[in-house]
Amino acid sequence: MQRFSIKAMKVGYPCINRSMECRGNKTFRLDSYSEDRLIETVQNNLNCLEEMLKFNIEHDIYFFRITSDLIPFASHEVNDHDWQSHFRNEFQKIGNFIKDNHIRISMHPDQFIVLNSKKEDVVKRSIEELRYHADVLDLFGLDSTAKIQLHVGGVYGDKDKSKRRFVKRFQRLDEKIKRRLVIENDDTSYSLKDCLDIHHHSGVPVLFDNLHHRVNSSGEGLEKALEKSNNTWSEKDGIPMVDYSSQEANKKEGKHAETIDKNDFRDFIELSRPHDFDLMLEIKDKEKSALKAVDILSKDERFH
DNA sequence: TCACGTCAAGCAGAT
DNA sequence: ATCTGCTTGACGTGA
Repeated sequence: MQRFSIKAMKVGYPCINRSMECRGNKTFRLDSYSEDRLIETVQNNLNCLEEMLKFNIEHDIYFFRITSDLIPFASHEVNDHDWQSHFRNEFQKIGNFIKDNHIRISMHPDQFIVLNSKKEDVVKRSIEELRYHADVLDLFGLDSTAKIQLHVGGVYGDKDKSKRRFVKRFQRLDEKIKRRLVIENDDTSYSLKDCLDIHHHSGVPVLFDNLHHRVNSSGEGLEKALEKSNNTWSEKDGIPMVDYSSQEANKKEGKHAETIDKNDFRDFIELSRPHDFDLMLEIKDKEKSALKAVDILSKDERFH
């Protein structure tokens, strides 16, 4: 499973391509919900997703995070449209493109999804939203190496108890969600060590985020952190995923860079060897930095 | 065409 | 108490 060439590393960016005209994350207000509006918007989002994936292949970008806005109001009660059947062919076509080109896919449900919440209705809605994410990846026909990355959630003044609540809720999830879920260390509450504890009790893989680790560290150096997080991924989970960003200069700790810092990136790659992973760049200018990263990896002597 | 108030959803930390 | 950030501002009304 280990790949020995840096050239095999897949690099990606999240959700939006700012160089392109189309927007694959279009949505609308709940007040203006209609079935026609939904169908029109989903069609637009799928078309644009396909265009972005084609752009990526042309530029050697083989990792992509699909927006949670792909299907607006997907898990909301207002949406009773059978979009799964309606767009079956489009999903299949894009899914085949993803598989034919060996593109790695992730999704990242947003902040409202809190599996360890103390409120039953928040948990219920969170699970519905996770089901939607799993549905999308299933409709594309992707295997369990396509992941849904989630933060652990709230602390509520008692982290140990809240960790145990996460484990319990995770264990009760449907297999179709469980096989795709991974947890990411965050910048305020759950450090890498916290995530590794949760892995120990649940088996959920840990996705390492370097910038969050800098801001909310549990003490491991980069190499140790990568070794530990990588070990939580099994064969069926595929190559581990890692989120990378550098700190924006003169801004609050943890603020994502506007554009890639080439030296920081080179250092990160050099220090990260020999650990193998696919790398998501959480950098504001998205595809522009991804292009620079691909360029650095293909040209820099140190990485060959 | 543009300004600007508001948007399904949670939580923590800053102000 | 209220605002801001989070992976990403952008929808939509009124002038």
